[in-house]
Amino acid sequence: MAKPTRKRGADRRDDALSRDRVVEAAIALLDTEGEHGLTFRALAARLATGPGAIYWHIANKRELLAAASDAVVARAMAGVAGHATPRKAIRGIAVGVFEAIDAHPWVGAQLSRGPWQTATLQIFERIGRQVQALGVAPAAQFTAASALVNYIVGVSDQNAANGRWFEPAVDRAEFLETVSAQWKGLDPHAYPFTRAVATQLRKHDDRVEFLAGIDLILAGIAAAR
Amino acid sequence: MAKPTRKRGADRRDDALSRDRVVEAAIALLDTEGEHGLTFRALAARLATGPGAIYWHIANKRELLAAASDAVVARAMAGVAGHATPRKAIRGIAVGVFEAIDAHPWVGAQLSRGPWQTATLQIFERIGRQVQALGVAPAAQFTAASALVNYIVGVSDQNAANGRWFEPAVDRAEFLETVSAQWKGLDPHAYPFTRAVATQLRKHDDRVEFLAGIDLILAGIAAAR
DNA sequence: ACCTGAACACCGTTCAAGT
DNA sequence: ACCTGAACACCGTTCAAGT
Repeated sequence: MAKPTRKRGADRRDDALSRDRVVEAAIALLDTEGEHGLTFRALAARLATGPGAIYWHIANKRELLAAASDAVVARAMAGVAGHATPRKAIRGIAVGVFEAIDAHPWVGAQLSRGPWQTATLQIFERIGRQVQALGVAPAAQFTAASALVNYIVGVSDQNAANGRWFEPAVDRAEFLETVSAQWKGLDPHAYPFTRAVATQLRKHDDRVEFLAGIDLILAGIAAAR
Repeated sequence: MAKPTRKRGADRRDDALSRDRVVEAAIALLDTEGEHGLTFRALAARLATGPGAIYWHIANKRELLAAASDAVVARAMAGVAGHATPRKAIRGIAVGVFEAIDAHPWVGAQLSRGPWQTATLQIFERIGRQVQALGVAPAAQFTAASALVNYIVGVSDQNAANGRWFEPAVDRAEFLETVSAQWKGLDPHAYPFTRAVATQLRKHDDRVEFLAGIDLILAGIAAAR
């Protein structure tokens, strides 16, 4: 019997380090301890090794954060169901990103900052295909996809970041009340508009509001055709 | 003759510290050294004092970054000229933000991350007033202003962040060529859309592209009326 | 090839002591 | 009231030494 062909590292101990294991451990740490909880020392402790070992698998912290975000987004995109129309597909992708960032707030911070990494490009690609399916002229496709992606990522991050301000115990209604009160406390002379919308904000459903913005941009895309 | 009424600190030495001087020094440091160049030690050296002195005027680094961004945005907003129509005014505000972030790339990072601070609220307020002037129904004003602000800040930050990747000497055309080549190097099976738009990207004027996105959202707002 | 962990060169922030 | 600067409790990253 011939020896089985072995791939690189195929005979490694199960507890050996690998880029994937490092990234998964980073995600777990980020999820439980928050963004400032990810340190090479804490990560090394979790992996039962020294901080230096991690650098054999990942170049630096920036790459680690990018890889962690990329993995979370890939999972979220894989979980998005197929849809009958491009319009519904775009809404589905948008909700998928929104929920992924809500569940992993640190991803929002990672995606909202330029330059676009692979994580954001995944979203851009998925949205872009639906923009094509919508029949948008090639010269206008970049603009349309860019508007959608910036809106999706921006609002999702803002939603997740606001959530981070409060303990999980505080419910949504109380939170909106607080932001609303905060905005209404702004200088009336300098912030008349913001104060005015603060009133509506109180009885506003994030998800409904989020999708209304998607529809607004879709209407703009349709109008251009 | 009665003593003149004095405001708090009115008789201070000219070289005394103040919140404003700290913030201005931080802006200068951020502009010349970049985001990682702002440290309390470097800032203290620039102000000819010790790092501890700064904490008398500002609570912590986050507040310092927020105050610095707020000052830059305030200046940018003050520089935006009046316009005959709400549509032109919105484009003017958008270009003002774009240029401010291009000149101070660290502001883009600051604004693109939620939760919204006063700097972003300034932009939201200015945009919102024009959305009102456009005749948008009150219930739809938040959505419209939010879509515009997220797009403006997102694209401006991305533009500035891309610029930071290269030395100033590398010109725009060469840069776009590089990004275009990078995107075209992506896996054809996984990134057909991104690769397709990479071609257009090469001969694309950032500012024109940016304003096309604003117009797209404005068209969506108009369609909803 | 991959792992170890001490060491280097930093950070933000605090605080007793000064003026 | 405001400033000083040493000290504390960390960081990311490197690298000689191991297996």
